This record gives sequence, C-alpha cells and structure tokens, in this order.
Amino acid sequence: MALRHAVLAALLDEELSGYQLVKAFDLGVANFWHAQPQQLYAELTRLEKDGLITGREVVQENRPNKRLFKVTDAGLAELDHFTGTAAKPSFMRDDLVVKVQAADHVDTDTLIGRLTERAAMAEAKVELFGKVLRTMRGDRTEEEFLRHGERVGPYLTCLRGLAFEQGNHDWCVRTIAVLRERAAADVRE
Amino acid sequence: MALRHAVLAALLDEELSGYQLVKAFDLGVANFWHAQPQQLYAELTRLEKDGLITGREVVQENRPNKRLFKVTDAGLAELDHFTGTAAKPSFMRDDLVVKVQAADHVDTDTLIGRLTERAAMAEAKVELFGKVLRTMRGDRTEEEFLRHGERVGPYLTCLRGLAFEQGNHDWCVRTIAVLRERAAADVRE
DNA sequence: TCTGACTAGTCATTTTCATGAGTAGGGAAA
DNA sequence: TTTCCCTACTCATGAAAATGACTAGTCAGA
Repeated sequence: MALRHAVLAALLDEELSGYQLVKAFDLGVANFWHAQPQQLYAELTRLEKDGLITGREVVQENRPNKRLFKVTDAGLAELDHFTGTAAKPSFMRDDLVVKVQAADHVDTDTLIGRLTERAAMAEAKVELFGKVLRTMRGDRTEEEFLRHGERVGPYLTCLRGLAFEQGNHDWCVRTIAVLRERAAADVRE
Repeated sequence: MALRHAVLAALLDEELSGYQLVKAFDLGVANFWHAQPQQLYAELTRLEKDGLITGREVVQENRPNKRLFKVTDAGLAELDHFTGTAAKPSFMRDDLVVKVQAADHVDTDTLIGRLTERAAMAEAKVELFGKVLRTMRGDRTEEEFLRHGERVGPYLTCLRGLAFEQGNHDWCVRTIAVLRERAAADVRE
C-alpha cells in the first residue's frame, strides 16, 4: 500500500493534476517511487473517495481542463500514521543484475553492450539529479540548505536517488572492466 | 518475465531443490533478485513444463524426498537470448524513502526510529555480503579472483548487493544526522 | 494540409507479487 | 509428552503492477 502514500507525499509540497503527477513519477525524476500512469490516476480517484485528498477543477483555454489535487488533514494524518508502521526491507530487482549473474554462461560482448547502455543511462540520471538538487538548494551550500532549508524531505530522497544511480554506474563500469579483461585473457590462451 | 531468468541463473552453478532455492532467494542473500517462495515453486513447475530445466527425484531417509533441478541446453539458450533483450531501467521502490519524502510533515522522532532500524538492517547485510564474498574468493585477493576465478557472475552481483546496502546504510546515517540537527535547532528557537 | 507530439485523461485485461493457510513426518528441547 | 522448529512442499485468494488501446482538442513543423 505504499503507492497511495507516495502519491500523498508527492502532493504535500504542491497542488498537482493527475497528468503533472504522472510526469513527476514517470519522466526522469522518479526519485522516491516508480509507478505507471494508470496506477496514479486510479490511486488519485481512490484517495479522493477516501477523503485523503481534494480536487478542484481548473478551467483552461485552448487545452483540456484539469483537476488539481491537494492533501487534506485526513491525508496528513494518514501519512503520519504510515510513518509509524514498520518499513519493509528494500530489495534489488533488476534485470541487468540477473544477466550478470549468468555472466559465465552467456555471450560476453552482448552483456558488455547491456552494461554500457545502463552505465550511460545511470550517468544521465546522476546529472539530472545533480541539477535537481542544485535547483532545490539555490545558492546555498548543501550543508547550509539541509540545516536551515524549509523543506528537506524531497532533497533527502533525491540524494538517495543520486547515490543509487551513482552506485549503478560505478558497478556497471567495474563489471565491464572485469569482463573485458577476462575476455582478453581468454583470447591470449 | 525476469523471475524465470533469475531462477535459471540461480540454477546454473548448482543443482537445487525448490526448498533450497527458496532459502537462497528469501533468506538473507537475495543478492540479485527477490521473490516469494510460492512464486519460486510455481516458476519451477513452469520451467520444467517448458523444458528449460529438468528435475530428478532424490529419495531421502528421515525426511521428505526432494526434487533437484538443473538447467537444460534449452534453458541455457533461453538465458543467452534473455541477455540479448534490452534491460529495463532499474528503479527505486522503497517504503522508507516515501516516508522521508514526507519528512517535513510527519513526526521526526518516529522517522528517525525507522531510519535507525533500516541502518541496522543494512549494516547486517553489508557484513553478510562481505562474508559471502570472502568465501567465494577464498584466499585470493578480489583482483586476483575477478581476473582468474572460474565463475565471477555471482561474485559481481554480490558486489552490487553490497554497494546497494552500503548506500542504504550511508544514506540512513546521513538522513538521521540531518533530522537530528534540525530538531535540535527547532528546540533552541 | 497532413503528421506527429503534447495535454489530460479513461477503460480493460493480464501478469506478477504478496499473504495466509494447510500437509506431513522428523528431531530437539521443555 | 507436548510443543515447536525444520524439511519440503501445495493451494487459494487478493492486491499491485504492467500493458495496450482509445478519446479529443491544440499546436508546431514538413
């Protein structure tokens, strides 16, 4: 049931429409949860029905109207309660790691190709997160911002996302190097 | 559909029974994929039906018989093909990160409690992975083992698991420090 | 003017994951 | 000797996530 809390958490800092929420979750900066558009729309409907958020219609010209949602007091209480529940352990679930597990039994060049793709993606995300962080803290240093900034939650989760992608990248690079070296050694024999 | 490939990859290095597979996936060292016992048993049945693995009955005394599974040539081919397909991007999906996203709106002490729990869990896993790695490489150094060891796939995935948990731990510690400092500053005001 | 992309969504279906309970014999500890 | 844990699984159900198709108007570019 964490999706609903993820949506609540995302709506804390600003009123968003379903579409904007989808963008925030799907495109790029899904730094703290990942979800499909349809899931989000469905969850918004459920959350409103349960009174944890309220929506208001915004009439627009030259484009479809939208509904902006914000968290209610009941929603805030729900989030606070959620914080009290035990967090389940986080775990790895990554296609690419499965492929590497089988590294000794599959084609090395293909695998290196996949790892190279992923390394590039990870690097792009690292840069993106870096930019997001710089934007959030403005002209303050990180220390300064974390000490005295108003809302640090999103910054902290973004830091986790950054470290995760950095870890992804480093691991890919290391793994590529290992596989390359072994392939070269094989040829020499 | 990565679960089936994860199971195949797990069976590459040794013949395992469903129960042993469950232990390997569930308990502790789920370094490259996470899955529920029932999922694994179901997947084994499907894999055998599809001819990607074969099982043989092992009669045991004083305990239930078991079926050991190993990967067939078709299974190996399937894994190789899987390596060729694009890996989907990996993403975060972690309860705790959601809680931190809402940090500015929920009870700080509760949140610090959760983070402390997670930090301890992560630390335990770091140690566990460290031990597993030392066991795998025996008396060789890591460089030595990665260069000349026979099977490095499981070692490489374990390295990823280690880095992930280390990242988890570091982030928790950092986040706790930030929240503590802000709480102290609030009191002084 | 046709194409494709963007905003702002909905509906339906399937696949995957998670949960809990049930079976059945063996061995160890209270 | 009752209770609990370990091996080795199976069955059933429900919740969550992924996939694909569809609507409908606007705008920019070829």
